[in-house]
Amino acid sequence: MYIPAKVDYAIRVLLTLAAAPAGSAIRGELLAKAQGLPVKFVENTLVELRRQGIVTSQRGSEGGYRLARPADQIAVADIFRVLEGPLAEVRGIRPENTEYDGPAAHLQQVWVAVRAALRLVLESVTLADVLAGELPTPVEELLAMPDAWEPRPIGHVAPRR
Amino acid sequence: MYIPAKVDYAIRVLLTLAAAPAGSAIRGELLAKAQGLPVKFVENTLVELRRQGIVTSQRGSEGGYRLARPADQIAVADIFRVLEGPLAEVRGIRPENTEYDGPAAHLQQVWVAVRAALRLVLESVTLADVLAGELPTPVEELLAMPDAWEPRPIGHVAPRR
DNA sequence: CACAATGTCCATTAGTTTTGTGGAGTGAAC
DNA sequence: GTTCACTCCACAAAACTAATGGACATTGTG
Repeated sequence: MYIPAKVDYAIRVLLTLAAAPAGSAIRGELLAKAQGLPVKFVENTLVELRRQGIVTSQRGSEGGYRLARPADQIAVADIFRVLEGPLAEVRGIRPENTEYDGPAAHLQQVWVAVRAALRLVLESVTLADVLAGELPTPVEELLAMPDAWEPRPIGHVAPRR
Repeated sequence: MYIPAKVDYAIRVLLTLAAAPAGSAIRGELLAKAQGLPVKFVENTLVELRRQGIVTSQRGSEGGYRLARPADQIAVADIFRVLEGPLAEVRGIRPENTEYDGPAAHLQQVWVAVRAALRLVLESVTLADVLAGELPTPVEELLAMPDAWEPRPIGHVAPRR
């Protein structure tokens, strides 16, 4: 479950936009530098975000990027989907399209549950939530789980009752 | 959030082992063919699973593989961790080690929540659960969520109140 | 003890993805 | 018409994915 640089960078840039005075355009170079990111890489991603309707752009002096919608109307999942495609894929196949035989027959349920778990977090958290540092209650409950902030040891194999 | 072939294949092979009569060794070739998987690829993965203590092996005639522990003592998360490393990583960094400044300061919470959500599913579901098709209650609740089995449209951007 | 069956290990490979960089072109504003 | 900033296209090194192939080691049997 690897979250690529492209998505991480995009979210940080969009948060920077969300924190800017409403209606002001910000240059790509400034957005990248504000978060210490590679300028050209971020600019390429911004073009993608524009084509996907997440931001709008304006050329020339006074140009730059703006959020296409208010920050509380853009979920983290939206950014994942426009840049990476489906939230969960198994060998490039969406969970509901996987097929298994014999002892693995019910494996599909696990993948669908994984996707549902990702949706629970990523669809409910908006840019405005992250900016404010106040996540929706179900997500806060996940953060309150025992050891949520602790890594499992390398090669950890959970003990069971 | 891509689940690679290696993990998918490994789980299917381990489920095949879990379904076999207790104590019987099964050849790698047979395990692969039972699920229609590339034989050599699966055999390589089995060596990895052996080194990581998930299965045991026996050479020679009458040789093959066995689960190292009962199927209800092996969680899906265990297989992820030994083959893929940490459940969630951001640009190769574990969620608790990410650092963000300014408007992105609270982004770390989102990644920790994503990991917690994955743990909720993957650490609680064992091979025995999948074999029986009976998942733990919290996971079943995820599956009962509205549209859990429905894909979001391509480029879907969730509408919000 | 030879031999066949089976796991172990190492090397290689084609294709794709990731994470970038560089530069010419295009549109808008003053 | 010049400047500024976005846009588009090309390129590329490195890593990863999903395999394949073959030599070697070990075990059990005749």
